[in-house]
Amino acid sequence: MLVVSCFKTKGFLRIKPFNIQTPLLFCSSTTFPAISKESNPVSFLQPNRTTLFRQLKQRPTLSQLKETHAQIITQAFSQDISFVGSLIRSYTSSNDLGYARVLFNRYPFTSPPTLLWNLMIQAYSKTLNSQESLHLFRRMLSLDGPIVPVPDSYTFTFVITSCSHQPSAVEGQNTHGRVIKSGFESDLFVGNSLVNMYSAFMKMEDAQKVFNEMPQRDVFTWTSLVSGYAKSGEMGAASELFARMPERNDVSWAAMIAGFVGGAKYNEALKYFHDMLFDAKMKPNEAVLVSVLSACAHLGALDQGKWIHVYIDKTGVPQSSNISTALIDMYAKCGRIDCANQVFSGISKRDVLTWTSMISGLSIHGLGKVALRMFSQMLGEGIRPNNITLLGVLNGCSHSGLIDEGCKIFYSMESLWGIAPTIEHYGCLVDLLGRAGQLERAFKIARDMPMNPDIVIWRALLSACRIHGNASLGEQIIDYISKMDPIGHGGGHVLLSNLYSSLGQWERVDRMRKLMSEIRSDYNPGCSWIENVDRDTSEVGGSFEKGKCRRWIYSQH
DNA sequence: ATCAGAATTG
Repeated sequence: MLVVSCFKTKGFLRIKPFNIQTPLLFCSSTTFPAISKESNPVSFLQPNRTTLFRQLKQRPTLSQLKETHAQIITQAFSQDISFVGSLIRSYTSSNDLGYARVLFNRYPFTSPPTLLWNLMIQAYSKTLNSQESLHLFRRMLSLDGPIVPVPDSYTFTFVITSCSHQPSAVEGQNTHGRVIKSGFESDLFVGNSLVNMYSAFMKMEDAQKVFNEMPQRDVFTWTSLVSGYAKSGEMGAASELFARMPERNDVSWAAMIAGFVGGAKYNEALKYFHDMLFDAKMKPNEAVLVSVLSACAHLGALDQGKWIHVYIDKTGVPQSSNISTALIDMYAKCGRIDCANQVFSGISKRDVLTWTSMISGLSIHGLGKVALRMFSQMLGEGIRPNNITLLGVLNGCSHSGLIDEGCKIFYSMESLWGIAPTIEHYGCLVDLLGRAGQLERAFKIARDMPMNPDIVIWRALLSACRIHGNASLGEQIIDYISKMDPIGHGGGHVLLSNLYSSLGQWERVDRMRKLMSEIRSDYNPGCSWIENVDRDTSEVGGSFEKGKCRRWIYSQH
């Protein structure tokens, strides 16, 4: 039996369920929202079964849904199984898992049918808490009694999606076994989620095997496989598949372009973007644009970046936070901090990402003081920094010699924002102190920090030694490195070699080069990209037609 | 009711 209190205030009907120990549909002290004639004109007076069902079917907003829920309780329909099901469905589609879960747990008389298990499992698979989705699935399997819910192809599709969000592939592999036992192997959706799951873990032999054995495939199947190869850096395999795909859409293109960017094949990324534009039916989506802007940023390809900016404005792509972030980053890395700032100023609602890209941009331009000012402005607007924001700020301090400020931020980041320094933050600190000439202190920090120093740290330290002409500390550091890990660290030896040569001690350079070849270091010769700006063809808003593209000079030194 | 994609530091 249900108890609810109804009372009228200022013309509104308020309904509040009481908390009693009988198996309530709803056991919560929440006050339901007021029901007004305006917000619910039809059902205000006498809602019956049919009108209540109609209200639930019409994709209500969360507050409308709660009103309807309150009415169901007052009409004593709350033990009605079909109402419970509809309510759960509505709450999951409104992404209110709390209410949905309460209803699900208190499902009256029997265990919920498969459909409701599926809805709950699917809802959790979309959240960060996808573990819960697997818990539910395990509970579903462990039930026994006369009527038990049986997993169907929907269940497996959602469970496998949750598996692809787990830290390891074991859950996914187990579920795959269960799929085979239950005979859902040949289902298109189950197959697609399996290909996607194996691709997410970059287990491409397995993904390919599932793909090969599927009786039918669609764009999702192909795109999932392509993006798996792209993520694994196997762009040869990816482009081969991409060429063979019977049908492509914007996500397929995005997978290819992002794959090239991830593998530092920026020119290839731009080439695919060009091909995509050539296909009149294809419209680059946000993911494509963000990836291509990143490619421009890495190449220093300002003109192409500008072209994409104009394209975004002209074609009315909604200027999202991601797009703004990518534009700011592109302009900053291409040396146009003024344009970056222009984009930043034009944003109506700034978030951590846009702030971070602006601050980092200022930092790499040596504008540490401005970066710091922006940082405090950001804090003033109540936006919490993340670890990358702090990296940007620390980087700005080290490039502008703001030692006290940098140290202060480093040593208070954990207490102020709950962000524990990672090895990258330590790298900034060592760099900061090293550049400032506090070499001993920097070395001590590298030695005593909670994690093993990596090559980036040693490089910062050794180049600081070089700048400040302190070869003996450099040697001391190298000794320390070789004691810790005698094999590897090729980069460190190269740096020591540079350190010596800058000091004119050539006999030692010789010794170091020998040592380097002995330890077979994975050192790659430095290289740089220089954009060959051809003014005739690079006007903003120009096209990417053949022959009009940039040429590149590749120089090695 | 169903499955695919992106960015921020050196």
